[in-house]
Amino acid sequence: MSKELRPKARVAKGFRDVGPDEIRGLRSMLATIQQVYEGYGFEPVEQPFIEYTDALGKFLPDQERPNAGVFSFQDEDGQWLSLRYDLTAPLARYVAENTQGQLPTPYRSYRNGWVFRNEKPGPGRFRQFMQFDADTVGSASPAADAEVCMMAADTMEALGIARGQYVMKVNNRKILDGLLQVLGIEGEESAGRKLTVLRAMDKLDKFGAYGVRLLLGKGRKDESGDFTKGADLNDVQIEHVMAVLLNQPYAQTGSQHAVDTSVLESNALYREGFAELDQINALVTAAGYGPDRIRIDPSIVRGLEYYTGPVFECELLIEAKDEDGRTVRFGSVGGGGRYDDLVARFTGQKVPATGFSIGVSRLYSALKLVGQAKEANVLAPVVVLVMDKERQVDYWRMVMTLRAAGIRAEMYMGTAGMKAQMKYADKRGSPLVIIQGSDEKARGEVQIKDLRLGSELAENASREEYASQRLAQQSVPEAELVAAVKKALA
RNA sequence: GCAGCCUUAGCUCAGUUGGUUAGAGCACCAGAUUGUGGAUCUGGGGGUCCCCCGUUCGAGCCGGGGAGGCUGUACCA
Repeated sequence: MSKELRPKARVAKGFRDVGPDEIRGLRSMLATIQQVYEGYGFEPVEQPFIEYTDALGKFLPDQERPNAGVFSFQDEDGQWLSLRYDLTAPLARYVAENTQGQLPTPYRSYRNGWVFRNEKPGPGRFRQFMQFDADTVGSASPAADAEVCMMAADTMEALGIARGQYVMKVNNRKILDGLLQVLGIEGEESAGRKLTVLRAMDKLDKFGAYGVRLLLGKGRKDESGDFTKGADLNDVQIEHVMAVLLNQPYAQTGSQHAVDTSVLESNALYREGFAELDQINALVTAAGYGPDRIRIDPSIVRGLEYYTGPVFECELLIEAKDEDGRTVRFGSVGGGGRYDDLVARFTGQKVPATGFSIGVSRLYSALKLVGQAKEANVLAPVVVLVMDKERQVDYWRMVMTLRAAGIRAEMYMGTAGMKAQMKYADKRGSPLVIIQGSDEKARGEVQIKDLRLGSELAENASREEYASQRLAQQSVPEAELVAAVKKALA
């Protein structure tokens, strides 16, 4: 093949390969989460990566951009299929498809898996990432919401995040919807403006109160000079929003315009939202979860599409330095909420549901940066060198003997000489190599070389010393191979 | 999507006012050591200077266009 026609070996943009250390660390992390969820009585389920596009919801492919946001393609019969972009929509489909008594009600489900989003990737943001979800489908009780919050808090602590280093923030979409009613932003014709207001509120932690005010009003120019159009609210409307957002008297918000809050209190949705939060708050407080773990926060907005009631967000409060020494704030590592209409999309029958989703990949990199990731250090295998190619069978047997004793072991599989085999073992991180050339064979012995000890000794020894003396290796009778290896590994 | 910055060896980067054969560190390979990895020394392989077009006797360097990356912002179920 000519050089021009050769494909370039490169991973696709927004995707990445994962190596052994991270895989082992992730497994350990997933096992911890799973243990918490099982303890709460949730049941696992596994679902496909691909669903019919219409089952996933709003992303019906249009002619111009069939892949906006989601990866989609057409099946042979012309049906549109998509890679799932979260685990909630597929679960709703699963429940809707199994309503005829197969599943207990309420149905308590947990699952983890890869999800895909066709978006611009960024640092720590990929187009394929893992989520770990837990949901209670079929219960409208605030206890289900409270339980999800408690479980999320327990999970953080089980993963080694100390109390005070994370917080579960809770809000209620009904409060926000009530606010929008009061502002007179209602109905289909105001849908766009509604989103603009909610998005602006969501940016409190990013831009601060002043930035949010700009976004609620005319708009805001960012540091690159790009202008973001605002919601174009008037001053009174802005004060109402800020009152809800900051949840404190106007005097402290720096406002010039005192506004009557009683209009908010008189809104039914607004009151209902707070009543639900009160119930959740009472439940978690009774269970001993204080505001250091679970806290009401009016700035939490979450996804704009399907949440209907309480919404949650789990935030890490830890700060850490990245590789370049810059301070990193992790922010949200999970979120969720109540989605009472999602199953009804399929069945027409309202099925209340609430759930929580952990961004596994993101949480893992956060844990890694703060040194809490358990990169379960599996010992690299013992390597048996092939000194004499005619005696492969003998080396093969040694390897099998070691494996039978529960020791990770392998025979060198290449064709290179001894020196290269040693290099191979070194690069592998092998603790020991087993050497049996003709000399040892004649004596019925094997050499066990301790690579870790050897590199220690080499620190303060000249090349001649360690090469000639071979301090890090011992010769033992072949029959004592297993015992000697075990001793050397201990 | 919009804006700013960036692109030279596998990696991190130097490269003068435009001037001969484009450099360093790390990594890699080999030898010093015919049966011993990691330190050290010696040697070696590696380049479409992102791509195309233009200016020029001459372009890594100047101009135009394009691609890719980074950062911010928008979107984020």
